Amino acid sequence: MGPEGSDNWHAMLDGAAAILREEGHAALTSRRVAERIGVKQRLVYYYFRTMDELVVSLFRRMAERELARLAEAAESARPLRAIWDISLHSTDSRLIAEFMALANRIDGLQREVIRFIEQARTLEVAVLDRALARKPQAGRLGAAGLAVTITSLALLLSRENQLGVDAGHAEVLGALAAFFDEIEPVA
Amino acid sequence: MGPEGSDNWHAMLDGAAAILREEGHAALTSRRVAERIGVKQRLVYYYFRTMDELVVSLFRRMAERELARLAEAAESARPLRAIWDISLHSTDSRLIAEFMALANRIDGLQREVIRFIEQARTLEVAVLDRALARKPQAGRLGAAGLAVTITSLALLLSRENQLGVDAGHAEVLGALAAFFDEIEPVA
DNA sequence: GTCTATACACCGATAGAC
DNA sequence: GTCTATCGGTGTATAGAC
Repeated sequence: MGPEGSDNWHAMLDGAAAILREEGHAALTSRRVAERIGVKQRLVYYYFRTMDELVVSLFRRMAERELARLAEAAESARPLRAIWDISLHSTDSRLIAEFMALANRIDGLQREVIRFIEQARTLEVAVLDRALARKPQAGRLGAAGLAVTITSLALLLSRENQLGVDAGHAEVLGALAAFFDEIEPVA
Repeated sequence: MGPEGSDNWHAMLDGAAAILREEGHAALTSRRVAERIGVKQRLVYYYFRTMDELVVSLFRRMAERELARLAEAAESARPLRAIWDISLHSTDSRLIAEFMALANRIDGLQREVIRFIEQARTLEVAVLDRALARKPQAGRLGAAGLAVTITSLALLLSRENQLGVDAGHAEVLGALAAFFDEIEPVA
């Protein structure tokens, strides 16, 4: 329908993201999106066939941006630290929670989520492989296992951090800093 | 209002849990809950003041059951493995996703979630402390950090497993098995 | 405790004018 | 491309009878 990538298209996704973050997806309606960006409700259906489609488009746009950020981080001087920082800080964990819940019932979204996880994982494994080749570790985990572990820690730490829980966090952050110092020396 | 713990009260929470699991919280309405257990909509508001309150009650009941299971596991012959099994299998990750999203906008639920995380964490740290006292580890992490890491892995593995993603999972499971063998020998 | 009936608001989606 | 207007449906929550 409406031109993907146009100003209104982006504005609608921006509005939708803000609503999702601030009020949750029960409030993500065509009327609210329209009101938020100053157009009439009908126009939302000119740019998106259904509200589900809008949600999928929003996730896809976010995923593309996140993957671009990760790819850039992978080329930086200290890729592991850069990827860790992105994983820990870039995406609001409120939004992640909303998308995970929505993925349970929107098929197209579930496919996009799977795609994103796999692409991010592949990228992280590649970075870890290169790092391990330079500085072999005595640990039990290889690149794939480390990628899973680091991702899972980033998700849990940011979610709990937002909730106000921090038991054990300092210890984990300390261990990760030590690990990064070993495998990716600053000097 | 209605008697907490009565048959209808439990039946309503059972129905709500099933709806949440199968269709997501957009479908969690008083009408559907009533229909599912064969009563009229009005009755739901006899047992719960609002739908938000029903959701909070549902989470609290689940959390209490889960904590009881964890406490029992902590007293078993191999508490670490028992807790790991529970963390990985007991709660449907669809439900977790729904509750996390709902916690973003229901204050009472957010408080219950925080309470649950802290209690579970405390219990796990106690178990890990005892295990580490018997079999000190050379690793970087103490009991608190290990509890965070193990919890985060259980959450991510079960969620991705449900999505159909398994990159790196086998490696993590292998490393955990080795860790359990060391710190909590079978023989 | 359980019901019928209902007030009132909001939703997704579409018809069709300009 | 953007609008007015509207249909049909569903939601929360309450009034009040039995």
